[in-house]
Amino acid sequence: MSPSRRKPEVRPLEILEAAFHEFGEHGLAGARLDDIARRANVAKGTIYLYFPNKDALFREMIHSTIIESLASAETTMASADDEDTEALLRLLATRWWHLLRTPRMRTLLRLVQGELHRFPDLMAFYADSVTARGRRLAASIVERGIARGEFRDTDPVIAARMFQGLWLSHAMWTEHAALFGLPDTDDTVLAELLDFFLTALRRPTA
Amino acid sequence: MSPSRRKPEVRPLEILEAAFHEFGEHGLAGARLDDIARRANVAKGTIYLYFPNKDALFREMIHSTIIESLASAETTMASADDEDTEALLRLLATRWWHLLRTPRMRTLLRLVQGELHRFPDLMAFYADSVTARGRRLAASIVERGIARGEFRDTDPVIAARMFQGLWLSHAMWTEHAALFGLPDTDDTVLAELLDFFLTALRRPTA
DNA sequence: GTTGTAACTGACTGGTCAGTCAGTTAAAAT
DNA sequence: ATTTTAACTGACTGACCAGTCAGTTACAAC
Repeated sequence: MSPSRRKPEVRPLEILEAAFHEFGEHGLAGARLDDIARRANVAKGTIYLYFPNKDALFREMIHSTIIESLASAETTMASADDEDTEALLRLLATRWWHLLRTPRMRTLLRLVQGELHRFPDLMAFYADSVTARGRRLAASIVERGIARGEFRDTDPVIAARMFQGLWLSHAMWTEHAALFGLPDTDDTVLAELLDFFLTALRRPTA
Repeated sequence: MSPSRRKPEVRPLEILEAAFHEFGEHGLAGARLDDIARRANVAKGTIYLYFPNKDALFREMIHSTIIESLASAETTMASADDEDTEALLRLLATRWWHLLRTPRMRTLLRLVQGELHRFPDLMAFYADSVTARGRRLAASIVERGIARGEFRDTDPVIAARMFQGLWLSHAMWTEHAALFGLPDTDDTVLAELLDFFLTALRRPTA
């Protein structure tokens, strides 16, 4: 095929996008560069103009996907500074729920779990920029609720971790909802999560 | 090397054990049969006396690991039928916590997450025999607590799911405890989990 | 002992795939 | 128009590895 009229520097992005699909489907070792190339409408050699080898491509793909998901989280999470902290938490929780169940996020999570233990620096980057950041945000809201007397007096960071664990695990399960005994509609799951989490957080009925 | 004096039918087990290590470390596509053979002190050909191909070996390995973990769960969970349901739950939770953080369980969980989506029948088997079974057990305890008036009146199955999500996610995180901002000792994490979960479950202070 | 046989070996094969590079082409520079 | 540049191509290579099989060895049967 004749070289497609080159677009300036979108090439690497197209390749990364294709890499995301193939690595996401088959894992690092299972994915083939020929398939990535084909999906990106590019010859295999072109990949090597932008990435030194398969591992590096994988790394860059993960890295950029994390960056991207951070950006999308940032725009999604822009908080309406409501009066009611519970409402604020519900808002955050709902948006997080939808974000986590994005195909993109699902794939990222699977790769983080399944492949990232061989890339400790990437794991650290993920833990720091995604998990820790999210936890801080959640903790700050919990803290606000405590300060205003809406929530029970607990460690906000611990509560935030519980929140993440609950949301994360259930989001993973929704991919096989029937198998794992989840309700039919994902909104019901969210409602259950919120109900449970808020019960743990609210002050005992005085 | 001369053929090691053959033991009767432990061979497949040795091979499965070696397969567990290699697949656990490198994934299905990344693991090499030569390495599995070497680890099992066996020539590569021997593997093919017991398993038709790599995929089948992987399947069998997963299958037998699930079976094995069920057995170990069963012996571990044999419930002391305490008076106090909370104590019973604490006992179950503690044992579950230790079980989940076993290297063997960790690896199994990673493989389930990372590779099993291409083996739907195995995923179903896992979901059914491990997840669902555990959930039923937890739910039955919660139900007992509700019946005896110790716990708040909630759906026991939902509570059991929350329990699993909490324990599972935190167990995964403990593998990189520092990265994910967990306390230094895993026992502290367990205490936090129990504290949070039981707070959600106990009746509001009357 | 001798024979039978099933477990086991490991060199070999054929296919696959990461990575290379000499050549081609679109577009910018002059 | 012509030259220069750099993006791009895809056939090729060499390594690697799943799977094979002719031959070997430990043990059992007699």
